[in-house]
Amino acid sequence: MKEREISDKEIINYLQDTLYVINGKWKLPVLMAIKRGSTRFREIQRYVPPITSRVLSSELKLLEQNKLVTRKVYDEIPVLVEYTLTTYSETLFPIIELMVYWGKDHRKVIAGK
Amino acid sequence: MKEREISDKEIINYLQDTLYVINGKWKLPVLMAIKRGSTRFREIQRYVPPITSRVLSSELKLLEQNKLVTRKVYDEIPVLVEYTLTTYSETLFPIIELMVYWGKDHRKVIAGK
DNA sequence: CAGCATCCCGAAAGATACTG
DNA sequence: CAGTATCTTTCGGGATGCTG
Repeated sequence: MKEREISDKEIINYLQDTLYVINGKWKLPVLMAIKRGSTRFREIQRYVPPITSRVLSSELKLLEQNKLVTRKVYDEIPVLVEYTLTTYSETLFPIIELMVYWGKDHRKVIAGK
Repeated sequence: MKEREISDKEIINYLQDTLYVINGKWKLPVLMAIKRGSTRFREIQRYVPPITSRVLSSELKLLEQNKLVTRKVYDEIPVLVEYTLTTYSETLFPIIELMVYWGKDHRKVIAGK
């Protein structure tokens, strides 16, 4: 069965929706940090320097709202909080990985001008 | 021959480099506009509403600096300017296309919460 | 440890008007 | 047509200190 064509307007809208979700310097690096094994707040903060706690906190909330990250609180003392990726977030990683490689190559392109 | 592993730090750096190039609401939509056939300044502006001429102008300059767009001036009256994609920009479109489709699906994910 | 509260700033982006 | 000039507003993000 054939998909309906996507119109110009829709393309722009979908693209901007995605850009809105990932916008800023931090959201994708934070996702990457979690993927690479940093589940605790301070771990993530160390992985993605020099993000401040205030900014990290707000980024994590937005990622949660977009169903990319799950926040789990363990009621211990001191309190233990774990951030994990949702399975849905896996749909984003092909894009992120392409971006990593693109950034790697782009550095050469701009340097060798 | 095996590629050297990319370290955590490098991943973050490359990723942030890419994010820096495409940052903001407009650069990728502008590239898409050109790809879809809008080569003139006003055409692009109409394709990507509601971008102001001031913003579009600065975005195009940044895209030029990153070798993604070429600006060509034809010395006619009135002056004719054409923006075209560089071949290098083709390396970015796999990412952009994934983002379009991701945005399309994401809308459903968030709506159906 | 995992944040929140405040204060603050520069850059991104919008509004409007104007030029070669 | 293809922008530039000015002015203003918004907002992402930094600095610092504090709390359960």
